[in-house]
Amino acid sequence: MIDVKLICDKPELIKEALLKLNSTAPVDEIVELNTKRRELTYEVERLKEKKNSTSKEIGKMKDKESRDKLITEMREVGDKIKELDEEIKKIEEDLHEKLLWVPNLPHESVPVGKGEEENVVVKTVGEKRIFDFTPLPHWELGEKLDIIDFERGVKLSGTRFYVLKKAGSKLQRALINWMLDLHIDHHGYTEIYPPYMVKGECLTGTGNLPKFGENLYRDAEEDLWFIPTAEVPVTNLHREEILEPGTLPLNYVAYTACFRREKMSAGKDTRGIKRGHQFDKVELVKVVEREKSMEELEKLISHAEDILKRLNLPYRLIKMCTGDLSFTAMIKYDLEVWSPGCDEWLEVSSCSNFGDFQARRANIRYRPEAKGKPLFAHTLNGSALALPRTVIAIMENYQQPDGSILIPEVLRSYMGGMETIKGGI
RNA sequence: GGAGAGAUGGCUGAGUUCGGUUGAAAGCGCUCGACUCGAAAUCGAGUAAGGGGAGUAAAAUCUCUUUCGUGGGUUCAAAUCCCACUCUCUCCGCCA
Repeated sequence: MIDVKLICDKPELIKEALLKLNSTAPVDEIVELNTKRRELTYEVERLKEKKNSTSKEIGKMKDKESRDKLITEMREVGDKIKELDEEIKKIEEDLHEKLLWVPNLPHESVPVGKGEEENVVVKTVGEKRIFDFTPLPHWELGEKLDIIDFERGVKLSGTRFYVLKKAGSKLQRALINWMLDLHIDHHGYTEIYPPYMVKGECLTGTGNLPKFGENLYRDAEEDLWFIPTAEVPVTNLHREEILEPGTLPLNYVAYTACFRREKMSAGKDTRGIKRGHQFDKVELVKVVEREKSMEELEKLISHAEDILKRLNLPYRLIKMCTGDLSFTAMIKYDLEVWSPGCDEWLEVSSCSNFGDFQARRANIRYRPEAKGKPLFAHTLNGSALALPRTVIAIMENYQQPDGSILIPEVLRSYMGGMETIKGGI
């Protein structure tokens, strides 16, 4: 959510920015509603002031006649207040609803562009491996080695589900533990194990609702939703809180399963384990002071990159242009790992600075100094990394001519010393 | 799931019988001052928060409003009365 005051102060500037985002948010209506809101608030507060002070006087009065007269008078004032309060409430709800649909404004450094094609490749790190045989896609490797079972996944749960087994599941488990340990021990993050189901207000807080409800799974009877990413519960840890001086920055790392309907990507990436309805992810979340968020973003990206570097996988860093920016992000970078079997770059991480967009929705504030006025914090997050795609990258990049897969050195101790994944293990 | 108890400021905890002088006793904590070479102890003063508006370069400051779990109701007036809900605790049942 962006600041109403900002919208009302500089509506033209906002409109211009929204144009770059291909957004049609109703700026004029918002300005109008807010003006009305302020007028009515002023009016009703004058009336309340009168009623409050008069009521106190009534309590002290002895003369019945003038007392009754005032009571009658205040009864009318009370009715008027009720009427105005209702009107204000309606306006506020309307205004709030409209604001929830306004996307975040892009940071000044974000390149202007219409869509994906205009994203900027910031850098490419590592060399693509030269194969002296044709590298296989992970779905073929996985079936040959009997470490991914697609058929039975579909039998259990339908399309976009699969079963990992043997060294396949062990590899994923090793990655999770290794990544968590790395972030905790070397990057200074605090581990969180959050609920996988949250209330709707959490999703509104992070910006997944109301706009992206169709991409989420939910309980049929209660207001409980499956998380599409750990970002949701972890960012919401501090919803409705005012953080005391000295608490920030907060650096969290969380491993969770993630659940997505993939309605917006229907028909896309149906092969392999690239895009499932359920997948695992290790996620980094930061809550920081507002002046610090851009430098924290750099750190965040470097922490995600560190995983790829240590796994020795070729990757590239992409800066998203305005047309490809997500609804909530002020600035966003993707990390893409090279996958020789699929023959494409796979997005394994998305690192965003949300500015105070989420903090406003979730009401996450901090006190810059003792007794100071609370300010909205800045929130950031990035995957580090998404598991299935990292598994894909390892399988495809480390495959051998005989179809076996070499295990990256950093993971071996997490796999009981295993060095190669061969059939039958 | 059944029965009962509870939810008040940074914390502990009164107030709810009989609605007004209670934005809230008392204590703890914290801040400032006195005493002291300094500290402790003691004494004195101050100390809830959110939002809006005025003001300022920014503060200071002034002012209105809301808040005693949440939402509604009664009333001129609600921490206090009524209704619904949420959460916490205890006991029973069930369970990984």
